[in-house]
Formats: sequence, C-alpha cells, structure tokens
Amino acid sequence: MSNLDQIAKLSGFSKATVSRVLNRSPHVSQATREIILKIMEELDYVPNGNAISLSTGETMQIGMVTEGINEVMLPFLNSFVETASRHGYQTIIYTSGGDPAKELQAFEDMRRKRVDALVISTCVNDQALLGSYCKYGPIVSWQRMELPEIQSVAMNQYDGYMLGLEHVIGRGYTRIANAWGRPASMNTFGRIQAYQDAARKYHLEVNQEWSQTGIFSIRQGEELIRRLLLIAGGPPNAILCANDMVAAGILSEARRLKVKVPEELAIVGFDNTELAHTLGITSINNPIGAQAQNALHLILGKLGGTEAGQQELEFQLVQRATT
Amino acid sequence: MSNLDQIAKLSGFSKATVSRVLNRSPHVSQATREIILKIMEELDYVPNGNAISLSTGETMQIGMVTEGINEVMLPFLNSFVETASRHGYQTIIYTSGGDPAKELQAFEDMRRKRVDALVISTCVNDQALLGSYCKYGPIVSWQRMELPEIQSVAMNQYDGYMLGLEHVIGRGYTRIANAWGRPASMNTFGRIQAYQDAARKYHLEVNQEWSQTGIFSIRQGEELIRRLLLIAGGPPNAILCANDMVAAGILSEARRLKVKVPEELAIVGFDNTELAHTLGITSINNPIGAQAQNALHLILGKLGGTEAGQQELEFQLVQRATT
DNA sequence: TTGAAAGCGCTACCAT
DNA sequence: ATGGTAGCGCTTTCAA
Repeated sequence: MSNLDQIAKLSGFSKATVSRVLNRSPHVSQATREIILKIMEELDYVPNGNAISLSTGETMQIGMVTEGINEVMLPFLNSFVETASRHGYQTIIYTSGGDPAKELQAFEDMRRKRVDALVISTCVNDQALLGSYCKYGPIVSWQRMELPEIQSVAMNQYDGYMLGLEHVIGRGYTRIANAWGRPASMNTFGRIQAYQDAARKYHLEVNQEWSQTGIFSIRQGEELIRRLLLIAGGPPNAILCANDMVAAGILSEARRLKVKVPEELAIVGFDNTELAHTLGITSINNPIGAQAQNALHLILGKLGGTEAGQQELEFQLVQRATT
Repeated sequence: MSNLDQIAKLSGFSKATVSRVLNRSPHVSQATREIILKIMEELDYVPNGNAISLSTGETMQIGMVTEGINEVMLPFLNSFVETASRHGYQTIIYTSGGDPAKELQAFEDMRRKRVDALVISTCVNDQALLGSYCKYGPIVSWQRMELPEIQSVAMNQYDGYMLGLEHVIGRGYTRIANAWGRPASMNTFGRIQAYQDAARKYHLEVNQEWSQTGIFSIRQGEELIRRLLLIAGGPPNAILCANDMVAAGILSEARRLKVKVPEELAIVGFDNTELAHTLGITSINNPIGAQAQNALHLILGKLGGTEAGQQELEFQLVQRATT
C-alpha cells in the first residue's frame, strides 16, 4: 500500500504539495499537479481515510440510532442514507433491540469521534442522559423529544390523527377505538390529545377499553381486534391504528372473523405505506422521507455547513376500501 | 477534550502505561491502574476511535452493499447488524440505487481503510471488477456469485424452488407460472433450472408467456397477474413468486378480479416473511438470518479471527391458504 | 508556488 | 512493571 510520503519522495515534491493536489488546492502549478497525479496513478494510490479523519477531526459518518430496523422506519432510514450520501456522509446503523446499554454505545461512539453526528429514529434511554451527549456533536431526532437540546423533525401527530378522526366521524362512525403505539412517546401523546379533543367536540361514545397503547405489529393488531370484539357494552365500529402494519393485522383478522369492513368496522392506518396501498387500507400519509431530509439538513447546519432550510410538511388522508 | 498524553502527564506515568491500562494489559500493577483510571474518570476521558484505527489499521466497521433497503433484505440486514455488533463491529450501509458508480464507492471505501470488510446483499457492477477489490479486504456475498474469489452464503435456490414446485404439482396444478426476480442473478438461474427440470419430470404444460423475470414488487405482481389472466390458450392455475411481496400483489389483485384462490389460482411466495403470515400466503422459508450470521463468520475468519463454523441451512415450505 | 515541520491521538516494539 | 520512541498517514500553519 502506497502512502502520501512515497508519492512525495518519488515525485520530488513535498508532502504538503502532494496533499494540495489531493485537495484540489489552486496553489499548485499545472505541471506539478500532472506529475504528481501520474505517479499516484502508477502506484494505484488512494489516501487513507482514517488518517484523514484523525487529522481533520471529522469522519464523514453519521450514526442512526434505532430500536430495530423495521417497516415503520424503513422509509426514514432509506431517505436518510440516500440524502446523507449525496452530501458525502455515510450512515452507520446502531440497533439497540430495546437495550439502553446497547443504545448508549452509539452515543459513546460519537464521543470517541467515530461518527460526527447522530440521528435518533427511536430511543429507549432517559432523554436527560442522552442530552448530556449534545456537547460531543449534533443530535437530531425523528421521534419527538421532550428535551429542548435535541431537535426533532417529527411532525405534530395531533394534526394527522385529527385528520383520521374527522374522516371516520364524517362518515358516521361514533364508537371509535384507538390502537396507539409506544406509550411514553410524544407521538402517542399528541394522538391521545387529538382523540380526547375530538371526543369532546363531536360527542363521541367513549369506552376506556377501546383504547390501547403499545400496539405496533401485525400480530398485536390481530390479537387486539379479537379482544375488542368481545367487549361488554358492544365493540367499537371504527379503529385508528398506530401504523399500517397494525391496520393490516386488524383487517385480516376481521375478515377471518367475518366482520364486515367497512360496514361493521372502519379501519384507518398510519404512514400510508405500500402495505396500505396493497391491502386497500385507508391511511394517513406521513411525509417520512421529507422528515429524514430535514433531519440531515439540521445536522449539516450544526456541523457548520450550509444551513439548508427546512421543508414545510403536512399530513394527508388517503381514502381506500376500509372506511 | 482530553487525550492520552494528558492522562500520562497528570498521572506521572508514560503513555505506554496508560495505553496498557486502556487495553487491559496484565503488565500493570494494580496501584498504577487505579491511579490512572481515577484520572481518566476525572477528566472524562475516552480514547479517540480514529487514532486507534489509524494505529491498528482496523476500523471495526463492515460495509453492507445493497441496491436499496427493502423488505426483502431487511431480515438479512437486521441479523447482520445484530451479529456484527455482538462481535464489536459496526455496520455501514452503502445503497447504490442501481448506480454502478455509487456502488463502487463502497469498494473504494474499503480500499481507503474506512471499512475492514464488505458484505454484498445485491450488487450491480461487473463481478470481475468487484473481484479486483478482494486484495483490499474480505468480501462476502449474500447474492450468489459467479466469481470464485467472492464467497457467497446464498443457498441453492434450486432446492427451495423445487420444494414449491413439487408442492403445487402434488396438489394437482399443472399450468404453473413463474414470477422470477433479477434476470441476471444466479438465484434466478437456479430457480429457472428447477422449473425446467420439474416441467420435464412431471410433464407440465409449458407456455413461454407464463414465465417472466424482473418481478420484485407488489405493484409488479399486481400488473403481472392482470396480464397472465388474458393470455391466449388460457391462464396458468398456479404461480410461484420471487418473493412474498410479489405474491401479496398477485393475491390482492386476484381478489379484486374475482379469481378464486386457491381453487382457480394457487400462489406460492418466497422467504416466508411476516407479510406471508399475515395474508395467509403459502411460502418457502428461507433461513435468511442464519445466512447473515454465516456471512459474518466468514468475514471474521478472513480477518484472522476465530474461524467460526458455518451453520447448515435448509429450506422449508410453509403451507397456508393460497395453495 | 513550494517546503519544513508540528501536529492529530494512539499502539507497539525494544529497553530497562 | 514501566518508559522511550518510532511509527500510523494525512493536514495545516508558517516561511521562503
């Protein structure tokens, strides 16, 4: 493996000049540049990334913190990786599997200069603890954060959820169930608020048992609907879900149980993924890709680059066969 | 930010000794170790990862090369990230979006010592070209490779596909259609072979128009079945798919078109993902997670670590409502 | 336009 | 058990 020093010796110029050629400095004569480039070519030279990182203090790597890589965060991850790459940054995946200690590794890695910044998809550690890592580099979150130090690109879930609520209410459903996601998250909090406000405003029937948190997966959706249908005082006639996977589980289980959708049960998903399209599930479109781009732009701004502006984002309801 | 040199000065010991403490060398007295650890604590010291990488020549990072992050490669990615992390390696994502130049970036990054090894999920460059990067570090592939230098953890798709074929044949279907994936891949090649052998052995009706390549997505599945149903000489009565997404597309479109599944059309997916479970699609279980682990073990072996053995893997057919 | 040299922060060999 | 020191390969200031 050849290095910069060898190129310098062989070309008869100094390391400084070779470095200038590498970095396209204008202060190198055309002749010199050509000689050096030719030798680099002959030796099949490429600069060592680690050496560059150590010297410059930046790795051009951004860490993505997440509980796991799943269908829900896939569009976020994909869009982030793609956008970051266009700006010369690679993305490193840190999955915690729900283990706080493992998650913390990502933050320690920023402290150790292995990544220049972090973007949180979902996190499980105490937010105050995570906030203490802000001094080591930019941290931006997709998940909404209580902590002001960690900016979030999440949208106000209140608005999106209200869109779904008003849609089913407008179609005459009044016994509305909720399959909410992560109980402690701000996302869920906003959605609960929306439901409470709508219940009051539109005089909905309310039954505590109709609302559940901690429902994210297809299987959980399947189980949930089975339970809901057995509730004393009658089952709900509409359900809003934490995501499209839950909605898919509910839909397929409802079919197995011969419940007519949407006549006897209206189902609304969230995120408007391919799954919702395929199964014909009404869903709320969440511009996730754009949120990922906003996340990167926020990071680039904090890294001292060009402060790219944030895009304005909004939810949209896509009606399909389940409402 | 404190560094090793400061710790050395403050503690009164040399950098070498401090480094020994860092690396848990046994050749440090207990007393010395405690003094140094205490000072590290006080200064909130952590070693700089870049400096370590430059010095040791290894980054503890492995690159994952893929066209895009999608449902098909998700279990592979997830399992790989998880297993790698348990061995102290982080995973970096390189998505090409089908652009060879962008894909090559991953290989250049190994050359520049930004990653210690590469694992290919799918790749689009000429394999001979990629093979020339083997001298810069271990490369292992999920996708089957023609090149002997790049080992693959892919399973013989012939066997898996044959499992699906014999299943539908056993249930009396003889007009079998094929929705194959990437035309140029060895995976597809193995599956085509299986079909041809089965057609001969079981005297299947054969119609060129029933077999298509380049079908990966839900939407393509939807479109395909619409076309197949219009074919002169009659449509097929069974179809084997490149993956579960295609099967899902075919199933939902078939329902919309009032085609009875499985009476008029049997559908078999591939990979046995959650989607197949949810929609009740018969599918062929492909132990993808185990393949990812094999990939990492192969890499660790080549990196000079412990040569962990390869697990023996096999396909299984999971029957559900579509056959 | 070019060069010399001092970093960047750590590892590892050779002494003692 | 501990220290001295030469790397690892590049960037960047300061001079010339």
